[in-house]
Amino acid sequence: MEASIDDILKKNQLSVTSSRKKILELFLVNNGALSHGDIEKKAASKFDRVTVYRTLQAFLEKGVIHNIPTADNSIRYALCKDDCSEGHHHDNHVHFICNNCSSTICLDNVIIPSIKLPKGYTSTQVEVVVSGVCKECK
Amino acid sequence: MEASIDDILKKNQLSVTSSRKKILELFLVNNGALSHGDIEKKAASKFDRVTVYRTLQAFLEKGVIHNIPTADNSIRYALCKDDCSEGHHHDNHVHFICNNCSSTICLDNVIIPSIKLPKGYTSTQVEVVVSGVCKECK
DNA sequence: GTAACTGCAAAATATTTGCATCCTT
DNA sequence: AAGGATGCAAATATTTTGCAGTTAC
Repeated sequence: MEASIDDILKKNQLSVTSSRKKILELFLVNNGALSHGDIEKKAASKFDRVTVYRTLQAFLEKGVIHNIPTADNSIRYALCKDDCSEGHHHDNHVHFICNNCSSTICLDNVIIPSIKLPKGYTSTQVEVVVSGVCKECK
Repeated sequence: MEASIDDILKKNQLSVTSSRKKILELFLVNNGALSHGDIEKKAASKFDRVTVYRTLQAFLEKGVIHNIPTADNSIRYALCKDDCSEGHHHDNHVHFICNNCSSTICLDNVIIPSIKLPKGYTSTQVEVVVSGVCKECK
């Protein structure tokens, strides 16, 4: 595990620092989406608030994480799959938000059906956010 | 038009005040989604910043507007259709964000196909955000 | 007249930037 | 050693809250 964290960072041309390792680890362990606030809570006073901002920013730019649209105002980030790289993301994501435990999960193997748009519209990306109850809370 | 604005407010048990009328009018005129910032700009110094917050809050609660998930961090609001009322919204919305003019449009007559979720997940709501090029910008 | 809405001031939060120092390569 | 990353301080921006005055019903 330790090794793979370093690998992910290196593969994305990010220098391996302890904050980046810790934050990346949080994403791997939680296997879901985290908001800025979640990270601050879970990493509890280990880093400066600013470092979290900058680290998330760097991860976003390098395509290590992507952000998830949510209906409430929270901004959440989740790990990208391997075939995401800088400026070249999955076009289709399904995200699931549990109304009970409010965890956000990426369902990468759910197929997004194509959406029939009105005449004149062209789609380049479809984001789907499903809310409901996850299998843990059922 | 004037009359219908008043009607919408009354129908939703909101007292008719000039700020509410103005802000509601902005939504009707723009026929799309607005962010808090958009409203401040368009209403240019007509109201207090705080009034905009509180008005949007009231509209949200009464179901006059709903908010739209966006991948970037902006929070956008759009008018609800008639059959949205307090605590009782459309379950399915398709929202379209134009990558060119960045306007956000509600496509209420586009059908959302059902999403096949993994075992154990139950869905209560599906939000779809399509980005691409709208018919104006084509 | 009463309850609700507004504006102003101020507090609480959240985000960004500059700079000196420290760590990675 | 050089460039990038971090932490601290401070500047901005955003959102919330309290309260007195005003407006809608």
